[in-house]
Amino acid sequence: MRDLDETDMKILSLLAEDARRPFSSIGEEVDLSGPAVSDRVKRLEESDIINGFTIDVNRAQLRAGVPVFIQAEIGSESLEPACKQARESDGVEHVFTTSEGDLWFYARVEAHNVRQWMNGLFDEINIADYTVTLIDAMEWTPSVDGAEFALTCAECNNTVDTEGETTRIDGEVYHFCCPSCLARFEDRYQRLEEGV
Amino acid sequence: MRDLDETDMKILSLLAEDARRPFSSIGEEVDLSGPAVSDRVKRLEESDIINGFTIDVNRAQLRAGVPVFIQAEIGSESLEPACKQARESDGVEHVFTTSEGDLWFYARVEAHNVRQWMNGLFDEINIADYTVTLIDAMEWTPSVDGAEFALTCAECNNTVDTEGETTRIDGEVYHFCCPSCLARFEDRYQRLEEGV
DNA sequence: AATGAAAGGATTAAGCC
DNA sequence: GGCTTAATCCTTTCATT
Repeated sequence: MRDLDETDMKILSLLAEDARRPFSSIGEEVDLSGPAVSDRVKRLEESDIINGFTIDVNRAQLRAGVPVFIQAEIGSESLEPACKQARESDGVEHVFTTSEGDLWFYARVEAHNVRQWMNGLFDEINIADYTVTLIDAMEWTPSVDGAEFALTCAECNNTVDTEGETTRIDGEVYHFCCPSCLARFEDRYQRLEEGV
Repeated sequence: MRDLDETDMKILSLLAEDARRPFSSIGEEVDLSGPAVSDRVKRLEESDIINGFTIDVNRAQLRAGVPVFIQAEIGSESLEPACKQARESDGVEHVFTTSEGDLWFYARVEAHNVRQWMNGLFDEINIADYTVTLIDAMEWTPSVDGAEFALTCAECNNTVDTEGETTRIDGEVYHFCCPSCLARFEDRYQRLEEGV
């Protein structure tokens, strides 16, 4: 795959500002034709760089329960399923996994009893302990600073440039800076699979 | 202003799933014509319920520094400016204010020294203490559960229905369940202004 | 990646309840 | 006020170079 160039960054920024902006109008800003922008956007979607087009909803004006931030300690074998469950649950908006293997998330709870809600949420998952913090305000900044964007190698974290490689493994897209990193990653991945 | 009805909720959900979906196609799902959907979306934008159309970018694949979650204790008089500063800073993506007056945020730090980065970020603001947690993965679910949506009164937090009022004060849109709440809010607001 | 033709969507205006 | 339909204009898509 091609590296993300300046033009791609600019397109990402413009779409982040207004996702419904016509491709032809974006094209005028980046000196490209409408179809050319369309092609690039399609590529960005296929590379899983654009996850999707969405709206920024002012949730503060909408009743959606009590906003809470939950920090849960979870056994490492349950982290993955717990994460999935949180993600798919209504009201959960942001899910973080810390490097220590804890699961943190922001949610809006309609139940009157958070403990009850948590029990229902993580039905068959064992949670050692968790803390609940009430949130007063929450803001999300979709703004995209073009300069901060570049692809990173899934193996070594270096910047991926024109020489890079892209592969899809189990439906997920990964980028690599060089064939060695790709090979190493595939190796690790396979061993992981076999281990399971 | 009209209450947000079931149809508006459905439109919000559909746009959250795909903000570029044609209005006419949305119209088919909610049994409305294209122009009618367009009108409703325009109203949702004018009421500041839709902040904007944007993209969900897979930041994990883009180099944007080390993902961290920072929990900072801040004196109550500095909370507002600190919040603003965080929000406007590059790399800061989610900002939470806890009910205890702490400032929490998720950011991607490019600097090699987080402490240095923090000092630069909050230049003239006094921060009592903060903790930094490394984040492995972060996911955001823009999905909107229609059922959980309703306007809330800015004064009493009750649901705003058809009888509600909407006003713009200093460029911000506020919704109220009744004229009394509007009056009370305006009163409080004015006293606040005069106090400053 | 540009072009041009064809298909499809957005917006406007007129009219209805 | 909010809806629909029809006309117009604009945008996207696709085939071609």
